[in-house]
Amino acid sequence: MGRFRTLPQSFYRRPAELVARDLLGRYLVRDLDGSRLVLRIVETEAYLGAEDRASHAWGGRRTRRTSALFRDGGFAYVYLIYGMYHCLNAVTGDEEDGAAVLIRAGEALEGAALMKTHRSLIREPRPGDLAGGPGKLCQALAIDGGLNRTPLFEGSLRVTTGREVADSGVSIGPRVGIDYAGEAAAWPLRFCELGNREVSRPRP
DNA sequence: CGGAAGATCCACT
DNA sequence: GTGGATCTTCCGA
Repeated sequence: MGRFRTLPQSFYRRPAELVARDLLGRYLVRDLDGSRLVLRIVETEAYLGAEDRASHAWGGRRTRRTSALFRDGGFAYVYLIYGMYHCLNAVTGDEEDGAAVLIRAGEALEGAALMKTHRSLIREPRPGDLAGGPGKLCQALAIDGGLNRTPLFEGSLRVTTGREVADSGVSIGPRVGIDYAGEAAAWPLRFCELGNREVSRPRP
């Protein structure tokens, strides 16, 4: 893994849709006590901020939960959903933008056995079981609210260069689970690696 | 202040 | 395909 370099904060200080596209194929590295977990990112979604009805920052909403969204790019926004699961975002752009990229799915490159333990899987995982969804991905990497507001360009959770995806291998479509968002529900802000078995449902 | 819905997942039918 | 788990936030009374 020595040839992979941690992406600098400047990587994130761009529009969310560019960062979302550019995160495909990058490696999400999680250092725990004595072990390292690595997921290759295969699915992301961009959330644009105040003008995006699907975003937690819609209309400039700012609560205790969403305050991390309004930092400058490069930090993690981790929130609890349905009272049960966590979702990992990379904040993008500049301070006050409220924009971010949701990391929705990855394929395990290192530490799959430990990820399986974190996921409490009984059976041998089928494609998509280990980290094929935002909640599963956080469980697999032991990500919870303790990592909210932490940097992704240094520290125990970070993103590195990886095996990137050519434009011909990218599928772009509407985001998942935001039917309530009016016109924004149709915006093409979900990015997947075409044909990858770890991409979550609905598969493009 | 109560109810509902949510960037989800799992077990069960 | 359906419903339950369980917490934050929003909205109407």
